[in-house]
Amino acid sequence: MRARPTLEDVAGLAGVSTATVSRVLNEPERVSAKTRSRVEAAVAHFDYTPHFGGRALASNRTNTVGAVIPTMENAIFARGLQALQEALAEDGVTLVVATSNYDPEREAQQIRTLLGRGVDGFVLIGEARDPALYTMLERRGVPFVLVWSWRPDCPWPCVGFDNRAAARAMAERVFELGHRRIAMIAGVTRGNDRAAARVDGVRDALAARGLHLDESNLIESPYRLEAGADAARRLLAAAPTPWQNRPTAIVCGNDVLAAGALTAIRDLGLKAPADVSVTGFDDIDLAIVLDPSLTTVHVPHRRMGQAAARLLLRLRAREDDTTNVVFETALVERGSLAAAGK
Amino acid sequence: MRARPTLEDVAGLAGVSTATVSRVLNEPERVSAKTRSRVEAAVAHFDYTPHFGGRALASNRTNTVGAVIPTMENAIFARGLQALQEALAEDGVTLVVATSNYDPEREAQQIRTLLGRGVDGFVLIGEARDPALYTMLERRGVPFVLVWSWRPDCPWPCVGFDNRAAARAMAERVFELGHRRIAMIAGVTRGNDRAAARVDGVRDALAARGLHLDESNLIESPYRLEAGADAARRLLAAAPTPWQNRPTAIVCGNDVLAAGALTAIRDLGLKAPADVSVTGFDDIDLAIVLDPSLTTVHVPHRRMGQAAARLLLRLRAREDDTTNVVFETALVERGSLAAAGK
DNA sequence: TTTCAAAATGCAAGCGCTTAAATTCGCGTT
DNA sequence: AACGCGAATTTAAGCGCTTGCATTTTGAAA
Repeated sequence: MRARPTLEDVAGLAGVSTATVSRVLNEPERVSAKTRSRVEAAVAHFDYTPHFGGRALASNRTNTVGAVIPTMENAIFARGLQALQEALAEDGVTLVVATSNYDPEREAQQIRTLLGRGVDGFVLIGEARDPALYTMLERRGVPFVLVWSWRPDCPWPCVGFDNRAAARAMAERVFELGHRRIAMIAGVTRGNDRAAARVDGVRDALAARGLHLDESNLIESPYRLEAGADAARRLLAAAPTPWQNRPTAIVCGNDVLAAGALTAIRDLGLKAPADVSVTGFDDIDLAIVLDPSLTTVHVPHRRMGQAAARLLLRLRAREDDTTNVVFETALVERGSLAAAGK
Repeated sequence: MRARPTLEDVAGLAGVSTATVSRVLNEPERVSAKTRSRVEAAVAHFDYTPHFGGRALASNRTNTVGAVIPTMENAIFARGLQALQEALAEDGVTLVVATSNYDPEREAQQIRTLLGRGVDGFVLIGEARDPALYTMLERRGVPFVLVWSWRPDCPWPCVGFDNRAAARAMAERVFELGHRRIAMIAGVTRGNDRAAARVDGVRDALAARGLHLDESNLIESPYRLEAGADAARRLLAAAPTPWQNRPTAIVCGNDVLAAGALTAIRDLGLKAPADVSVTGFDDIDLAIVLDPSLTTVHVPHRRMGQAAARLLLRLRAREDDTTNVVFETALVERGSLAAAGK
């Protein structure tokens, strides 16, 4: 019975010691060309792959980093992870992904699970989490980078963008187009600093112009289509006609909510943007296939993923020029936002 | 400086041997209640987590399964993986995901990488791959399950649905609604049995009715929005008016292509479904927010992921009742498909 | 040819855990 | 009180690999 071949098998066939084989695998330049090719032939002969556990035990490194994201079902994370993974793979690092479903407790637990699996690096989404988690990571000496959010003076290594400023800019533009009755469908803000920052940004813009986002005009809902549609229905049902103060614009916490809102508007027999304007956030593919296409905030998800990978690799290598990375966002105007009708 | 605590530290504090601590961790019922609680206290004291490498080396299991999917950016895989991961987690198994970008060579390489990382199980998408890969997996004794495709007499453990039959049913329905000039935008069929099966299914249906899907009416394109839009433009540009034999229906290989096609149709100033009907495949969220909403084939992605997890867990446990699982698909009629105008 | 760094390789001690096999313990019987 | 037996625990041998140090080889200079 063919057991899995070991270093020793390879060494035997090549007529060298296991140390040499190990070196061929890890620091080939330290082995003479002649020996190296002999060893490589033996490796090929056995179709040998090193045993992960043995390697991890002896070197105390796994070349694995863990990412804990809210959910894979949101295109933005899928896209960011894809880029992250590709960039890490170039350095021989494997990515392990776990999901928290937007639940802080579950996130903490996933981090512990991954620690148990020996990951030697983390990518985490956003900043809001139990301080104890941060101290644990630091005590263990496991490097990590926070992605997707950024604010001035963030004390941790992070790669992201200013959610608050971007949301503010969007709300300002909506105001500029003449809208005064502005509602918002936000993501769930508990344990989600990005969602909270987006609400704050909209509030900033409105407050600076003497408007207030009161309770009846702000609904938090999970990032799902039906939830967005529900929220829009509630907003519009509360004041079904323009003269009853129906909102003329709905600012949404992300594109998925906005897509849901557009569907609801259509189902109610209203027209966007003629009756109600809608804006999103993220600029996922979805945005351009909607009808009307969606005015939204473009976020460079792929580049963020790549930058996160680079920063994490530097941290692992204990390099010092590990400054945070902040990305610019861009307001993309499409059909779903128009000037307010009188 | 606090080094990572080891079994020995815990054993020392609890006043037992490392073997006992190991048992408390792995088979608690074999340890007396008294000792067990003492050990558990020591574990808590040190905040001890077992070293993954040590464990993997000694037990030769990693409790990790690997999945190699084409891309995370396709919602169907994201959704299936999410379910897969949740189901595996219940049994303490971690999922590692790698992507191939629809490239068979890259897939093979990713499989080897994961093998190197000691995964003790695989989830692979579809059936089309180098036979050598299958023999390698079998030789190594690593269980695997194929997901997303199913056909009668598939020789490997698989969990999926009959892509060909589903596509056939869709084409039949299109025909039944009076369409005779039917075009198809398919996914890239090289190395993708699902995409190929969908083309075959459409061919089956048309051939049985005396129609033929000739070259000018079949375009293969990557599963991306713009690619779908491009393809639709080409199909419609070739015969821009009804009396020039413009297709009255475009059957698409998946929903993303269909969404792209709808966008192109809109941009060309045509109306779907009045001028051209469009159908998709997968029934992702996107389908219902499109305008017109998309007639498509519903595939139970989440349930497939769960079923794959269950089957793989059984295979790992060397259980024998490991029969394949086939799911039914359902044709979902929405606005994008209508009777052919005369 | 001899000499001697530098380069290449080998030796061997672990890394932290699991698990047969051996030993000790606890306790009901006789 | 001695015995016997199953249950609980310990002993100790690895699992496959890396790596500091020791040893050997190489090849250029003398």
